[in-house]
Amino acid sequence: MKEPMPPLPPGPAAGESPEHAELAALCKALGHPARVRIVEHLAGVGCCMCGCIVENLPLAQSTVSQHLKVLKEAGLVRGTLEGPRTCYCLDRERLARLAALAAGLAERGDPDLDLGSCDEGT
Amino acid sequence: MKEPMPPLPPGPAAGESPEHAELAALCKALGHPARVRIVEHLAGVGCCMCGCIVENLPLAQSTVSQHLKVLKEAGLVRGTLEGPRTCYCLDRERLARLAALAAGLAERGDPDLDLGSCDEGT
DNA sequence: CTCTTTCATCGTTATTCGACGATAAACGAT
DNA sequence: ATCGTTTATCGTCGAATAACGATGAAAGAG
Repeated sequence: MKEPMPPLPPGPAAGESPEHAELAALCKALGHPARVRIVEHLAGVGCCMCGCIVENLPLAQSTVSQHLKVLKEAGLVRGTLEGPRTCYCLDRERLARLAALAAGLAERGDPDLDLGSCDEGT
Repeated sequence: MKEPMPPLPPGPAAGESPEHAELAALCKALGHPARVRIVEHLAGVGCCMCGCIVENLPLAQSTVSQHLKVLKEAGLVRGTLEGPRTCYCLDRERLARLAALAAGLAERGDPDLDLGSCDEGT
């Protein structure tokens, strides 16, 4: 295990939860077509080095490196130094975490409310 | 010499797929804590008007309106005019779509590749 | 009609992002 | 030690973002 995974405030109308930041950070990292492209490539290939990714995108090497840095900082990608090159691997757990957070948000509360609660709130 | 193009035949994502843009757009919309906050609020409450959201955030009304516009353009939220006010509802389908796209990406390919494919290629 | 409420839009400013070229660092091979 | 290869980082520039206050439009109340 890695973290104690503290109690999820079950309150639907709770004011604060660190998940805001986590989900936002993950989404922000994936909020660019080039980065989605990189992640997709890594998902198919398993892992590869930076040059391999550069060849698959219409971007300069420095730009790709920038994007990889963003993905790495979000934890979506891991970089392993291998001599002069760096092997980039997708962190599927992190990506699954993003999916889980989004799915959890989509299912929170009652879909019932989605249609008729506009009147209240006087 | 370099590997011209790693095998990506089995996936629908050899070079281009509109899913890139869709996932990136959805993520970009959620890539801001305030927007995650709004979506979470809507998920709990079902739907409510703009003022209700403003009261829950430390932001000016115009800023919240901007964020709502972004969410609306991404399809994550629907706005219904109700006289002078606007009722905002979360589109759970869209949010689920985001989750599904992320999950699909996380499960694409073989996790087997994630550990040992860095050596080959010499 | 006038007034109030509610929200969207406009204009502004500061910050961040995305992209590039150029440069430097790390390593293997010669 | 010197190359060649591969990456990361720096500096820069234009564009987009985020935030705000102020203004304006739509609908109901008086």
